[in-house]
Amino acid sequence: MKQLPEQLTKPYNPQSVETELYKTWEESGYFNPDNLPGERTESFTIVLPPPNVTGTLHTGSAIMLAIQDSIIRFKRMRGYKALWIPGTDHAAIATQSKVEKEIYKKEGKNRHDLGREEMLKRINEFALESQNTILSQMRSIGASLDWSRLAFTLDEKRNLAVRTMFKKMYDDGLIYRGSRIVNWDPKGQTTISDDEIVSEERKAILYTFKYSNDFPIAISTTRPETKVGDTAVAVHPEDERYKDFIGNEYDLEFAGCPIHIKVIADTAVEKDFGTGALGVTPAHSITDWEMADRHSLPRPQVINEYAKMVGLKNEELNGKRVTDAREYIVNWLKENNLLTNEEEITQNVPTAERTGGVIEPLPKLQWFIAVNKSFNHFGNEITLKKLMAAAVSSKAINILPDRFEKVYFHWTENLRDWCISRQIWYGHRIPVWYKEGKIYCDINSPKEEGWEQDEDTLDTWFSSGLWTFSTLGWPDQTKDLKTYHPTDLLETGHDILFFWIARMILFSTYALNEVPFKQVYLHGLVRDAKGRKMSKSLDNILDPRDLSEKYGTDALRMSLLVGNGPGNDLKLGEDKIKAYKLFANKIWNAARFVLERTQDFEKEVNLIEEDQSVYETWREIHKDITSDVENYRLHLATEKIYDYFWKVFCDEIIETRKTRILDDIDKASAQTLLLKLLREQLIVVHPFMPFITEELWKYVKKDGEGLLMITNWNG
RNA sequence: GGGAGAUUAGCUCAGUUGGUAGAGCAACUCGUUUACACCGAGAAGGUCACAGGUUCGAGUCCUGUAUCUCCCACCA
Repeated sequence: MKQLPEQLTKPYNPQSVETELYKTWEESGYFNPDNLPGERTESFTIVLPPPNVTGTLHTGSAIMLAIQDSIIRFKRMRGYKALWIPGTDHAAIATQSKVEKEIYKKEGKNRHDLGREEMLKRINEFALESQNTILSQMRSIGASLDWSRLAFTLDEKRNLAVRTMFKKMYDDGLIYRGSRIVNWDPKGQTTISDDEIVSEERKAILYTFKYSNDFPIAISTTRPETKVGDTAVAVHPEDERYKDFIGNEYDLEFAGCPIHIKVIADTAVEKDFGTGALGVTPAHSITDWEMADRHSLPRPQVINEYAKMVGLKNEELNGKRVTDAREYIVNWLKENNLLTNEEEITQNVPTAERTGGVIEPLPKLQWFIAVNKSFNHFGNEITLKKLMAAAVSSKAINILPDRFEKVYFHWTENLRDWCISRQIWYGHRIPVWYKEGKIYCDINSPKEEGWEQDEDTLDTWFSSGLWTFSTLGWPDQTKDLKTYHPTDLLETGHDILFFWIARMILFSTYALNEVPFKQVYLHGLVRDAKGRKMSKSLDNILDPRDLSEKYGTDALRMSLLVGNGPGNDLKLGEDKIKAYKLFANKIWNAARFVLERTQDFEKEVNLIEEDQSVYETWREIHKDITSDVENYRLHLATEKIYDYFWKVFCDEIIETRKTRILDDIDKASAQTLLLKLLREQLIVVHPFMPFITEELWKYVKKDGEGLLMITNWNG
């Protein structure tokens, strides 16, 4: 046995070893599976959900890194070609608005002052500069990512993948351009998809009135200003009160604007709400748009992109903001004695997730992905929606916890065509060109002069949806793609099940005819010790960088893993992290002690019966732990490790062997046992607490053995 | 309106296929002779939300109820 080194005479100090150890790992080249030693036939791949390029590490990213790193390290030690691909996301709207705000603050200029080219240059500079922050923070958590394969959702390779996918879907008739009602965010000046909407509960006044004295039916609405765009009044077909009016048409004057109203019957109308009659505004309500489809109604637009009134006969109204127009019309109703009731109600107002702007539904010419359209998919007629559902119902993809499968099916069933065009500059530009009414879609721009490219960019989820295979080289048929796709595990928070996971399934099954991943593991959100969401306004945010500095990265990682089952939210208080700092301390001291008592150790001997039985018990637990990790039960594996190391190994085994070594009673067997157990436990603890275990491994490894990170995890 | 989850010790939570209720933290007692800016030993603490049911046996499976949380949805 080696002399006890200087380092081991002191308490464990994470700061002094972590940076150096990470450097050793990175320089070893083992993060790249191509460099791993030994015969490795099976691959195991995880793609990292790319964090926003301009972001910083938060507890959510820390939990994701801790889980994925533990699993990839385990697989690496189990003999797999273990690949974990890093990357960052350009996060279109989020990044652009962040840079816009900053420029406006500093220079008082908006994006139109700068122009598209200059603005993009500035955003790119900012993004790349910002990227290093998040990458180095990922390193500090110990993440064993293969940096040689680093990708960015907006780099050239990914752009080629995006253009290729767009062209393929366009040719298959799955991407189309259409004038339809979309969710318009007047604040962000762009369309957004259904999933980017969050409804906010707000108080509103429900007004009940008649358009004019010439009209027989009273209607109720919270948005009187939209009524100048009405083309029908809808009632329930079985509503006795209105039966006789169905089919009638009226020419009326409403707030100085001529309107033509047809009374229609539609089952979408709720008899018991308001007056049971609904003013139909096809251009500014999604429900009404669909009703207009069913009844062939005209759809005049009366609100524009800036949420102002347009196109009206009454010039006083034109140009007014919707809120002002509402006041104007309510006053007009009162003056003309048409308003019969005002009632305060709470309603869900749709707002844009990113900007908080109130969504204004508008008819616009946009690009869509047709999810309900049948097409020929490798010889079968199928729709994208069915393809998405089949990937999960066939068990080709398994979701953990499985209750999310139900949520997934429900979502795919109710999916509508996905609006993919965005009126912002930062993102993948739509590969479509126009000239004299003609449309040209291809991977590259047309050679002739005079073609103008579509101004819009693609929804950011279009590019992240290709992530599992665009990172592996697609559309080229690369060796990586053959070796590592489908990936094995997709681990992320359950909040992006629809946004991201569903879209990856869509693109991968569509283009490659294979699932993007076999297993989905959804972790919960991190909350504070009282169970509240972490937010700036509550000032209860725990910064993983501070925690890792204060308690050591290993302690932080353990606190994020123990007791954190899939799908459940995790309450994290500093006490918990502190407890695992003590655990790290315990490991350190136990190792010191074992090494001290075995300094005169020469070679392994056969264990006496008593020691052998202790060892066999450990092997049983070892087997359990292995199976827990293999089945993604990290919360159980880590707990067992903690419990065995502390309660069994330290409190019982070391305590009882201590005296035997001093008194020289079957000393060699006791020493052999302690060393064996210490070594094997370091191996098992390593995926979860990589730093302290790698550091200690230096003192217990045998001649010829390398880094702990590539040491074989048996059994 | 629809769906999902949670409810176990004072607090935070485990409990994998049904087989005598577990851990950490806190509180209590004792001890610390050199692995431990701390550690060890011991004791205490639970009608497993409630009510039914299935079973030889239920924290675990089924039905219902209550409370809390989350997601989805076009009652204007």
